[in-house]
Amino acid sequence: MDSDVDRGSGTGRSRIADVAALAGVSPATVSRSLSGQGNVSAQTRERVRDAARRLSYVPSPLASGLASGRTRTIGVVVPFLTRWYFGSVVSGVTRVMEAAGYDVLLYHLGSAADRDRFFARMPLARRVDGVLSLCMPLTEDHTLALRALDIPLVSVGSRMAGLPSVCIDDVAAAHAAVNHLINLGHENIAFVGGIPDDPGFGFVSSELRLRGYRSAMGAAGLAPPSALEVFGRYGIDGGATAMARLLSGARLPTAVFAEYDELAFGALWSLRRAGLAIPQDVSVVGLDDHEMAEVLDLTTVGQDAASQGSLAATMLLETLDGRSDTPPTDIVLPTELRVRGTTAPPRRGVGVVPST
Amino acid sequence: MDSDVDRGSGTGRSRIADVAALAGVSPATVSRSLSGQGNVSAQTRERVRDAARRLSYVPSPLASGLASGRTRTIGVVVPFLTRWYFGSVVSGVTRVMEAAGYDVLLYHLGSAADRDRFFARMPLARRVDGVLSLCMPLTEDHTLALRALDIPLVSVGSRMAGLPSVCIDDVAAAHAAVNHLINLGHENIAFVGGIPDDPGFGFVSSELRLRGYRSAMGAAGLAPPSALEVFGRYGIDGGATAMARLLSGARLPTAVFAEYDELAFGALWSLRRAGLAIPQDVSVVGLDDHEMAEVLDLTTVGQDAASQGSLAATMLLETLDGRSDTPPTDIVLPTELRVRGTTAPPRRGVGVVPST
DNA sequence: CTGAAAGCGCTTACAG
DNA sequence: CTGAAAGCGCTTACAG
Repeated sequence: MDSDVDRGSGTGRSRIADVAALAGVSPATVSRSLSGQGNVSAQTRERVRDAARRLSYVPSPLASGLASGRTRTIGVVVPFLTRWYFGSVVSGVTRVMEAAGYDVLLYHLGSAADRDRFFARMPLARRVDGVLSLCMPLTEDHTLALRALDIPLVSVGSRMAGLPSVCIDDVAAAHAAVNHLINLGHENIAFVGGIPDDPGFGFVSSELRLRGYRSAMGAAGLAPPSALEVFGRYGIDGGATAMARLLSGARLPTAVFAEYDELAFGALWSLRRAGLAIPQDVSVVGLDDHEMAEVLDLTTVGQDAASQGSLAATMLLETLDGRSDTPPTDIVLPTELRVRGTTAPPRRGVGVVPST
Repeated sequence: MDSDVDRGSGTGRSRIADVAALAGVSPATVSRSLSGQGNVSAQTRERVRDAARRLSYVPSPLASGLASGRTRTIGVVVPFLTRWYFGSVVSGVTRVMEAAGYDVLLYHLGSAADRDRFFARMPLARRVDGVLSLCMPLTEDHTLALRALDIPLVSVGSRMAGLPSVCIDDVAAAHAAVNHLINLGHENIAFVGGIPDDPGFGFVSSELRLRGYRSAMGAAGLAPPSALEVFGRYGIDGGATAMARLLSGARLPTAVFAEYDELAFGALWSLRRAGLAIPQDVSVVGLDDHEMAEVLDLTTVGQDAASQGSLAATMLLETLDGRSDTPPTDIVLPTELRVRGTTAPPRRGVGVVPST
């Protein structure tokens, strides 16, 4: 903290008039000196800054936002906070925003009910300069409402019509995962996906990854019976549940592609509980390269979530600062297959019979 | 979204005067009708609400905050976002705050530099009605600066002098973990802890858990050589690194207590890479009951992080709404040992010799 | 129950 | 380069 002034008198309790008085100038000059906007003689500025420091003056963000029309705050809307992807993205976002002196308002809408309440109240209106929407499953009405805010919007993790975005190519990532299995010689490949608790709260990326799975299978001439597409709730337990369903089926697949790593973790768990050997009995591949993937030796297709967050934040800032000469773009970040220990060629001969 | 009015004209673009005009009342009456404060005839109120709905009027949070002195916003300060504990706490916090109609400002200060910049700028001043500090490693000056804000403060995850808090008893939790190992017959028990990248950015809970380890060992007459206390960075990789150090030591412990689960995950990884069997060669116990703990079959001492968040949020709200008849308290949530597959009695006879 | 007025604490044309 | 003044959009005593 600062040296020896204003101890105990309270940070942020003095107003611009106090600083003006102490520095012997007008409030207008204080404002200009502190913001760096407008011409102020170097000498005056120093005097003002000194006074401000003495009084631990911090301009009221509310007042300056109201007067200037810029809040220097952005809103981030997320469906989850405890999933790896979202935590990492938000982490990347805050890092960039804090460095730029922006505050971030976090809206955590984990269900359709939360989301609808949010849109009814619209706490974003006149409160933020821009919005980052992380994979939020939005209806057309929601999107319209967001647009009606008339402030810059960036979508991360999924594309939204007419909006700049930063994401990965989900279809291609799924292809990479499934092709890896196909190249190893697998034919009987299952898909483990996440489904929402609420109808209408499903992620676009889930759809795309499912589509990628199907098309990779199709391209290899392996039309999967739909019994091989199983779903569980988002999160680790959902992967376990979905895998359990597969284990209770007539014929166990030799390989599994989980839409994202946390589902794969759950799947691994179910497989181990069932006494199956990985990858000998069943291969498993995920998507994310979650920090636990290496610990569990999971083969996966990696994406860089934190970079998605910081890139999206940077795009938003550029638009806000008006230094965006480039038109809104869609940035597609690369993904990369990381082969680890949970995938191997299928066993020759007879298929495995589930032990449960 | 709402029915059929104001499509396209933009949410939040109308001001209180517009609503007043449409309803044929004064702005003051609009304010009273919408806020529910002050006496307004039921009839008038309905008319105003109708007008507001038609115009999709949402009061400017900045203006009303400035005028009323209440921002209906709280600040949450966290050192990490991608660690299980913090994600879970923040999740609990947002759930409560959103239900109460409060917004949450997220400050993610992952390093001493971030933290110092934050305190220099003090973006919290006049911007929030209250603050939740999650385990932030704060110096006395920081604490004073926070106090100088003169708004309600709640600490979660660690106690701060004179502040209400909600946490667990870290010493007791560590005792439970270590005593479990001792009761199994272990004597040669190591401690795996996390250390900060920056000096002065270490967590209080880490200290307490280390203290708990030492006192449990001491109480059992097992004074551990300090070579058995090893540290790595926060996170999974840090646990792996710390465990590797143990593996390169002269004598391998028969059991390991990791200060929290993510470190334990890393430790498990190192052990497996070294070809050691768990729990036969080495037992491992963590602290948290992280959602991955079950997947990895990790014995651990569980805590409920989300509840810590929602409880702290509730405490803060009660203070803010002035309905706190109870003086500031320290809530201590229970922890519970969950015995799973990574702990067992030590092997009889000769100690294991590391294979690396 | 309702309105006119002052005020919250800034910023920014507008003059000079 | 600097200041006086208006205004941002609300809320809340104060009257009536």
